[in-house]
Amino acid sequence: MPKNTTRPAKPPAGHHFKNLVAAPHFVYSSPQNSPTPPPPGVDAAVIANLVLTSANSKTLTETLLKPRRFRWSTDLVDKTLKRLWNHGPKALQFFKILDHSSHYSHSSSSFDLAVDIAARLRDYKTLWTLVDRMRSRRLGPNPKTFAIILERYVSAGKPDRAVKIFLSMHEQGCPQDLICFNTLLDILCKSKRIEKAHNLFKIFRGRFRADVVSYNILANGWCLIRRTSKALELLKEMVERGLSPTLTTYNIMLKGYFRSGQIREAWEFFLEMRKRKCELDVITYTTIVHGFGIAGEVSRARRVFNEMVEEGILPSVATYNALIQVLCKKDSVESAISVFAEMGRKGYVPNSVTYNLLIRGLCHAGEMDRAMEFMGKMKEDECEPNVQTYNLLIRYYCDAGEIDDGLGVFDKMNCEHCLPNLDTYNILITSMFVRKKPEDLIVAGKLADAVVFLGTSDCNLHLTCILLRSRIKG
DNA sequence: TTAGGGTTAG
Repeated sequence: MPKNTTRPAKPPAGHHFKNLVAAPHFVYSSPQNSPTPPPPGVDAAVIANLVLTSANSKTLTETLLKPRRFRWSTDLVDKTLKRLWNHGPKALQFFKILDHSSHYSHSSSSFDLAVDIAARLRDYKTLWTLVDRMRSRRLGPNPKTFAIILERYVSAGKPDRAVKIFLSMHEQGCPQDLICFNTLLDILCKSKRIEKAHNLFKIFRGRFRADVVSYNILANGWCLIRRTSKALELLKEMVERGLSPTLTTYNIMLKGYFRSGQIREAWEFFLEMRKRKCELDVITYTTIVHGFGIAGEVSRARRVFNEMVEEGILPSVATYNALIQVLCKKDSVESAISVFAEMGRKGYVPNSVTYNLLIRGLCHAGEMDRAMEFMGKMKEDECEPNVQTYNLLIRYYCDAGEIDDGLGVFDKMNCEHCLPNLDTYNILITSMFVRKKPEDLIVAGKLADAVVFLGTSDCNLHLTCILLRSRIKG
């Protein structure tokens, strides 16, 4: 069996994951006999559903372009595209249908989303066709479009191609500047290609007038691969060139020390920051609380958490999340829940990260019923369970052999209009293979069909599906 | 959407 190695699908560049999952639960009934058009706020979920369930392109075109049926706007199109994120081919089909409509013209943000989707599918022909279309309509491509393209090429394992595209940007009507250069460095660093980024930096730092942001990006890159000494070396060079470190620079180093397990160095660095009267901020403290906690020093983490308030710096939801994660991992889920309660008393609104941390903590403690209860509570705080919430519950149920409960969560997910991703299918299909009940294979087969429908590029999962189908046929 | 903090388990 292929290992369960898929990661949650990357959200559209620059958009927070939570935007992808909001799922109002109203079902839109087709107004066949109704003379009035649907309300202007007709939900993207409804349209996404129509796109997903349409039999073919012709009927979908007719439905979408029916006069006065939908009031198309950039917002509605963008929301629909984000909803169809894990259904790339369908999303592009939707985009193309509207693109050919004479009553509606896409805006550049929708083009950027379509470019992102095509790039994620590694459908480079469509990608560049879209870019051409953008250009002919004078909507771009802009620096953001290129940032998306570069990021996708790098994550597809084509960093050299990305560099070439960057160097040819000006020929495509989008001149490079320092910001674009820094963006490329950051993309390379975030994909752990620090050497490549550093070499590029050395070649072009004069031409683009590299600044403290460029240095911070590279220092963070070295820290990401736990090479704090390389980061320090770079920062020394920065100072020699007359650039002053910023608070971001210090926070990067601090995180770097914790990441590489240099707890003592981290603490000394922090003391030094204080001694030099650096204006510490909430990020500094969140880094320390999380760093100490993950290193197992929970009481120190708590002490710093209390100290920050005395220093006049209020914790953020992220600080609470750091503490909650630490307590779940290194103390007990009960103490995490009491911090969660304290958070509420102080007027903080927990977000989906908070909930997912607690739900995971409860699952880990074997308290599946309470975990499900917590998921129910999310709506009270206006944060819908997202694909990660569902996936983690499904994973814990399946790992415990409770596949039927896992499938129950999967059904719930569908009812709430939260689209499953590759991870979801991977977890379910894999666990059904483990149980090997004949009736499971039927369900797994249906799931496999759904994966094929997704048009995924995940080879492992594809292989699983092919295997499944052949076993069911045999 | 130019840089720094908070979600897996193995």
